[in-house]
Amino acid sequence: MKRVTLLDVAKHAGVSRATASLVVRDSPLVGAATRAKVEAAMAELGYVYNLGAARMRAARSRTVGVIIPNLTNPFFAVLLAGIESILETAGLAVILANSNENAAKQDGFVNRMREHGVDGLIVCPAEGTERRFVDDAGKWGVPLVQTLRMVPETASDYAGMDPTPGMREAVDCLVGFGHRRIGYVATDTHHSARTERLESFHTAMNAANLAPLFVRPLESTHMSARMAAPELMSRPARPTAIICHNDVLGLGLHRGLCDLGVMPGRDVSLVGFDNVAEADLVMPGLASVATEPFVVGENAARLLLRRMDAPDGPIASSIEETYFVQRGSCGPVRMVAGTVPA
Amino acid sequence: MKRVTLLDVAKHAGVSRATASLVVRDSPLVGAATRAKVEAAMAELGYVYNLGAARMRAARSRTVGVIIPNLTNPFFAVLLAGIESILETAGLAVILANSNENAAKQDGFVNRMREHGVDGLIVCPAEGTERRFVDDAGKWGVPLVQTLRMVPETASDYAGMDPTPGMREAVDCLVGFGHRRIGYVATDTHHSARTERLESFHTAMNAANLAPLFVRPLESTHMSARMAAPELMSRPARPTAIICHNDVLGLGLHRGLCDLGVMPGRDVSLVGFDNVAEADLVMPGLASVATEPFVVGENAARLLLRRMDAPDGPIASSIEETYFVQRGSCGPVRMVAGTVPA
DNA sequence: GTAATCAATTAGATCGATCTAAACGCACGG
DNA sequence: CCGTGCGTTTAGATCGATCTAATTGATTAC
Repeated sequence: MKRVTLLDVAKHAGVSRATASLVVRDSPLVGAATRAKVEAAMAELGYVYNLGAARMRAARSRTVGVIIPNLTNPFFAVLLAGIESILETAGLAVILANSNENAAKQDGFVNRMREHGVDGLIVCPAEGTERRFVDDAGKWGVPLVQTLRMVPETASDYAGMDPTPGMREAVDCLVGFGHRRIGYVATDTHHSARTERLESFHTAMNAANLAPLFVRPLESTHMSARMAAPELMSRPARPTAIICHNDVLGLGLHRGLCDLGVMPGRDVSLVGFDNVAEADLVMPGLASVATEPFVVGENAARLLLRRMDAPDGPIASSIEETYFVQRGSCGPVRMVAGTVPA
Repeated sequence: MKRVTLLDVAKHAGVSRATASLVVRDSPLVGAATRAKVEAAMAELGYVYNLGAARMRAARSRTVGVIIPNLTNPFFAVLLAGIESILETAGLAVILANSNENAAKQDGFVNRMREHGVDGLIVCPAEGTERRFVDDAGKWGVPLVQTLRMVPETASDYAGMDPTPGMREAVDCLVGFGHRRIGYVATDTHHSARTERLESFHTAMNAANLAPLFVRPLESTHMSARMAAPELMSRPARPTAIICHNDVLGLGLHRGLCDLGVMPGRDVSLVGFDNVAEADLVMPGLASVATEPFVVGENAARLLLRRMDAPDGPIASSIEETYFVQRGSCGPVRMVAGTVPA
């Protein structure tokens, strides 16, 4: 009951080990007749290719490491699905790790992946990832693609998105509805995606000759946003519209406002970010800036494939556009002075 | 600029290759002084363990294959997160594959994983997976754990959930509210989870001396459920309550009812399944049977670890309890005869 | 003082593939 | 008839770890 090896196959087919090896790699060197013989033998013996042994001589493992900061966030799950779909068709296996926004853990994963001899790495860097992280990958010669977030002052391939157009459309829509007092809810984790979206907010507001009413960081959970609703609505300068860094916050706040009897779209306008499926399910629908994480994942995988092909090619990046999806949560401003019902 | 090998480390530390090998595996055989010397050498040279080479002699790869039917469904994403969290702490890498409910693709993945020499396999079988799939794994000697779904007439370790108690509580709650005409919305994919939940529904209804009003299969998307609302509410025998196979359907239907002006909890009672985070965000909240996919994932991983430890141990399974979470979408029956507004 | 016990270390074979470089069979031209 | 070239095939070394079985040196037993 031993494992079937290439040598067994070769013997059974009456050829040498080397020839059998050429067959499994479908080299053009082998003759059609021999190829058929060997393939028959493989089928008959139930041969299974041993990638571990192969990887030892050849320097490829047909394996790619993927590190995600938070799997339970559907946004990242979809990103992962996009990555997986492309790598799968390229015949590469995905080794997955969940950093949980922990940079130290992330370092550990990279080491583990180096031990596994991955051919490349796709990383959405955890909060607080240092420059060294990216530099090291370069030093080690592991192709690296960053996605959705980019460690500051680093140079690597990058697949991300540009929040600017979507944010611009969102602000324009609000301004068109007469809103002037517009607040922003950010995450409390600091990474390039946070900065990017916040900056695009400032830019869009500037363009409309408005100053942000406030920027409020919150833990990125439904609950924290829901709980923050009373505080946001009882500020001395009450916002007439709020834009949120993502739909987790947007949906949480949506519910928090409803709890207060403040109706999104009528009493206050609300915009989320990412356009998750659930944004269309709440009543009224949550307007949101669409970001297509699946496509971004696909782009990241494609960038990696290109890099693996040409390790010394020029650094590339792919930036997906965003666009605003208007729904019931945005409406004309209504001048209702006063406070929130207790 | 060559790779640093164990031999390099050994030379640098003034010991033999074998001793260095013992150090990396922290064998109790090496003396403290030598261990320190070798570890210093490893750090100095930047040594990276080569798992591929190790796996060739030893018969372990520190790698586990995980096959999920649909990554974009947050329910499975959370399951995956649970699996990953346990395997990660056990020092095992996860090789991920997304079968997309395609049994043929799933076969391909298993082959690829065998080539990678995985130490074990956790699979949530795609719709239409055959008995052979499980039998083969046994024949090949690959430890296999099925999770959430179980291929009929197969024997393997299994981590799942028991819908019965949650379903019983849900039906009891509805009956307590006076409901008699209770319908069920199922998925249109056929697998054990579908059957299990549907059967638990029948059982609970039986226990309450009721017959199901209908069982309606729907594609498991928000949109299909949303679109089906008019049809469900315009049946000759109009349901006063509906239970859904999962929250994707539950939330979609919730919105579909709202679209019709039919208020969940007042005009018709609605129960979902899985208790996803969003169930608490819609208004009124979607009552749901909680199923804790993260825990099920953890259980699956633990079962696999146990199996890898004792390949010939008795077959085990772990069944997580479910429980009903009541929210605004369930309320007392109101005898409003008549049809639905167009 | 020699044998037995024990912990620590090591040489050399080995896992299953790929690589290099050589060899083979055969056709063709000189 | 021999050398050349081409398309196939192959022997043997090699990748980097682990395994087995043997060796070393120190300690203890008698």
